[in-house]
Amino acid sequence: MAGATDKPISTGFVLHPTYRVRRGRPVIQIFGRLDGGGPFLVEDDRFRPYFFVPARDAASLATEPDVAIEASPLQSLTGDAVARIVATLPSVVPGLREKLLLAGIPVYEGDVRFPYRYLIDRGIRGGVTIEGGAEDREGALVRFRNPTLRAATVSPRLSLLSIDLETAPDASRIYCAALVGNETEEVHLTGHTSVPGARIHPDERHLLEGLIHRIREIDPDVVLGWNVVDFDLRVLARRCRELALPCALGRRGDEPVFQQDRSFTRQSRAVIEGRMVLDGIGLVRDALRLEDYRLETVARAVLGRGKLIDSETPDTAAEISRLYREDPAALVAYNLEDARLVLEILEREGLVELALERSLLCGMQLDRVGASIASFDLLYLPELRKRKLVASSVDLGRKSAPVRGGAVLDSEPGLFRNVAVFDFRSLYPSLIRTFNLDPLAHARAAEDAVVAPNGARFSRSEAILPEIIERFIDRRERAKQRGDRHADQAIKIMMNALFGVLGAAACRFFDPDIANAITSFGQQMLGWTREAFEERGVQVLYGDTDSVFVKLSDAENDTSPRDEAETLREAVESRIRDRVRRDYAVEPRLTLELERIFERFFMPRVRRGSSGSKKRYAGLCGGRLEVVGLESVRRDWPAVAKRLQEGMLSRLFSDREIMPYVREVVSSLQRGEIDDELVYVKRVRKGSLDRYTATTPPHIQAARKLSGPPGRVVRYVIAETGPEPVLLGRALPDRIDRGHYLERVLRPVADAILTELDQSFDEALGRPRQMKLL
DNA sequence: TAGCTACGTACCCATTG
DNA sequence: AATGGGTACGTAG
Repeated sequence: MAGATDKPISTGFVLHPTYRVRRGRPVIQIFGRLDGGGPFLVEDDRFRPYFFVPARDAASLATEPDVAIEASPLQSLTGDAVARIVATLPSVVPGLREKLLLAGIPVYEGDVRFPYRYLIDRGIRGGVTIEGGAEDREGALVRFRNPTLRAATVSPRLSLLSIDLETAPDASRIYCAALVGNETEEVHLTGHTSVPGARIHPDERHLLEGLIHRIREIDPDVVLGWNVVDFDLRVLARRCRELALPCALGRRGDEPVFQQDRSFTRQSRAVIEGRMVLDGIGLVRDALRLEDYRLETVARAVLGRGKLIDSETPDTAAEISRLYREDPAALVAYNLEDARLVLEILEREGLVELALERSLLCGMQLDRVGASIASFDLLYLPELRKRKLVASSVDLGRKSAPVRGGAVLDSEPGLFRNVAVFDFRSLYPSLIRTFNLDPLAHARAAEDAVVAPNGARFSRSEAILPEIIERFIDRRERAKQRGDRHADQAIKIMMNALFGVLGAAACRFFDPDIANAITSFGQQMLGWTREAFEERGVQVLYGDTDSVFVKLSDAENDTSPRDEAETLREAVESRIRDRVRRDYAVEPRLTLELERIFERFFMPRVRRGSSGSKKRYAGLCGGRLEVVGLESVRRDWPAVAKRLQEGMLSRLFSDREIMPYVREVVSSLQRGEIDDELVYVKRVRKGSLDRYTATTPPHIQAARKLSGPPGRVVRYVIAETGPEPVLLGRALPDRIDRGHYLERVLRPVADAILTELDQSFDEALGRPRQMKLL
């Protein structure tokens, strides 16, 4: 359609949707980055917050001062006509909602956040076209007033800037700051003598001014760092405040706003207007499993190199101060390297790209792509609206039947050769597609409905979620074809999240009947799969949620294990598809995959008993040792358990003798040669020590012996005096209780394996097999 | 402002004999 | 001293 002007249509990516109240009126602000251009800001003062109530109840709002009542052609899922309630300001909505709730009047979509409401109404997720309206510039920022926004497909190129500060040990003073981005590497340092590679500022005040000026000049879309929210940005903001300087980091000169660490979620965010702040720690923590998430550890694991200050240095903070006084050039190099490491780690792992893909898929801003519930709204509400429907608000107080999870099959304990693992590809999304498991379909179930094993009924014709999943599957296929692993991964995460939120009470579409329909179908499919293998005379050793482990034939014969498994896979898959068609008269969208074959496999028994364990096993796959759930993959067991277990398993799987190895580990433990492998690392999950009132677990006992406040994790050893805290870089307590480690760590790990060989840990200790006497 | 359930293990701590 | 329930943690999926 021809616009009023012949201005070109701009395309861009939404970075930060927000709003302001200006002269008593809300103004939507959408910050973003133009395709092939600079930053933009869309301002729209025509939009108002709104929600719906049943049309018959609208009159009860007639006397409210801050609302207008409008007729609406829309309906609730249960078929009630609704009226649209438009509020003057976002801040009046929560009060209204409460009031209506107390009066027993249902409120629809009354908890959609205002800026996201604006995007949802336009179906925008990440990409936008901007058309019409007035356009001007504010520095580098292109500003559009009251344009028309539409959804678009974009592939944004964002500018990144990694920030790192070095400070006095108590963070009371900033010594220097490094900025590393796509086009710059610089360090700002306070001092009087020139230092190669650094920009010198006479004092901290000038440093801060210079730094903030440079950040605004570089004008990054995304600010990165390591613990950048809780350390660097907070320190920067605090020092600015103390020196009475504006910490004008925002795209329009605003100061950063910190969203307080919530007691339980412990996720803090920094909001810099118009930009996104992404903390490297959080991104890496979601993607990689590591011992801990210090920059040093992660850099070593990902890049193979560490920080410039020796990781053995006992007091890094003091060392930084020493360098500042005695060797500023070294401090500058260290500072720069830290900022580089963050950027390189994220680049190597593609974590910013992954966040970007997720943002483009679900429409959430970059620092909230993990917010599955809000993402669901962005996907689902526009589809509902197309069908002239509105959704309910979240009702946290509603009664809720328990939601069942996946089925876990009893396992067959022992040692095996040639074990094949089959699993359903994206089981829950496949079930949703196959059986139309969806809130709208649930609301519209009629005579011919699909009836789930839990009794829930679903329409065969009306549904939204299966369509959304279909779109995702298509996109994923295309992503795979072009080798885009970020998009592939992002779509996989998103599809699983779609199921996850249906089982979450905080989601407006949560319904235990729907969640249980999905899991009960899952349980049924796992049962059918087991039966299908057994019908063919194949032994099923174990299964969990979407997978089954089966015993292939031992004997060397004409068919390779892989061919045997592939034949089985086809037969079982088609058996299940037939059953689905026959019993439910729907087209099955289920795919069974051969996930892997273990040439050797170990399924342990439960600790005190003979039945097989669940969620714990080990095997050899393509010559690689794989350990699942056992002690050696648990971070709360000391490293010696990992050494012993992996050593034993690799010997077991290569038919070497085990007992001499166990003896070797026992004696090196007794000789004190591996004391550093005896440290337990456990989280203080409750956040504070005084919340442990019912019991005092060992890590809390250790933490209470510390002088200072404990961190999020406690490191400790069991000494003769009980659990003793261990500090990084400090010597271990001398009187370690080696008996504890023999009996409580080595013995259970060793016996789990030795039992299968009719041996016992006592033999390794040189004691008789039965030691009932004592 | 917020995804979920299922499972195994160790340890604490009160109760029991 | 043995036991059994409850707490705590981390993991599989």
